[in-house]
Amino acid sequence: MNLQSIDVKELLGVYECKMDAKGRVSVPASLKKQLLSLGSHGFILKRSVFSKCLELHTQDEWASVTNSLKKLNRFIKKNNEFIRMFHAGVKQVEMDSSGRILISKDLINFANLESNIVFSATPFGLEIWNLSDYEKAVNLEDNDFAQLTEEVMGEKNSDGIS
Amino acid sequence: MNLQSIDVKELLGVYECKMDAKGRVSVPASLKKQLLSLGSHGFILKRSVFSKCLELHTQDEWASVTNSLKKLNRFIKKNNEFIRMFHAGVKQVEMDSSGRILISKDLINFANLESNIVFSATPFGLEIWNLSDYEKAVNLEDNDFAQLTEEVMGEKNSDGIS
DNA sequence: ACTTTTGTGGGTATTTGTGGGAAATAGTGG
DNA sequence: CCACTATTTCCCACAAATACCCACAAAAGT
Repeated sequence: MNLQSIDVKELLGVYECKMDAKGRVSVPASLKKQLLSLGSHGFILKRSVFSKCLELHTQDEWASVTNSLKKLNRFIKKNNEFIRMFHAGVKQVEMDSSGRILISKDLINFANLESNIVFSATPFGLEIWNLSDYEKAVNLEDNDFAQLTEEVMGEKNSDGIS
Repeated sequence: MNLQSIDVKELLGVYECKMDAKGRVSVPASLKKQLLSLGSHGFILKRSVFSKCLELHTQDEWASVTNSLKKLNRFIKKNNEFIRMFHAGVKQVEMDSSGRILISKDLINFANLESNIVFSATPFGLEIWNLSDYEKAVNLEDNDFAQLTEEVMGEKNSDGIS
């Protein structure tokens, strides 16, 4: 499987990999190629808002988010709170010479990361999880996925999809 | 992670760091580089309007704020009061030779700063928080982010955007 | 089976963070 | 006005964290 030439619009795939004692995570080759084809060596790593996991964004992606946020009126309290929460734990990261990213202590702590971690690419972005937390989060016994699917994708909510 | 060459238009990143007994805070290296690339060694430190935290502004930034304030009609009482309150606790600060800024007692007191503090850079500016207050401020359990997002980014408030 | 790519670990030089002491300045009381 | 004390500023030194480098193991491709 040679992905060198594949050009992607969106990241795809779930990958297990390891974080070393220094907090370095080597991005799986397939993901790395996808990321690089998205054009950027520098990334934004941040806390996820709703889960104890991290999100990785390309700089372009982030720049476009920032652009719309800048239009908000900063003299409104709620806008301030929103912006602050949205930016919780934001860090700029780059891949090192061997294609690893360094995750800072506070983010490791936030997402409860240990040696075994998971990269999960979705249309919403790339998430980084502790392996066992990820397993729990997608475990059918703990979550009624069928019901969730109905609630999210079912008829009466079809207009709720953005 | 080498940020030496990164040129930023606005500050980005959230960093934990320490304040020593003298009230000195060493600006995290990544932020320091961003600040210097914005061209300025001297800054404006002030109380935040909406939260118990401080704001750090570059001189350019502050000049543009001052500019818009000057457009207010000074013969309206409320404008006078606003301007006075807005300037409460404004201080000029500079980085010392080892890249630290000194925070005055009254500002430490206002923002309830202790040993562990947080720099939070957003498109709205750079905030300085007591670590535990920051965590409360961005904690989902205390804040309904979904509702907040709707209020801030949702249709009906789109006219609140400047 | 051999070559190439990918993943992992660790050592070292450099940068960064932190603390504390001396010098300078400001504040206070006689 | 002067001596004395307290505070702030400046400077240096050490400790800790990080970036950079290289080397090898493991896996994948040929």
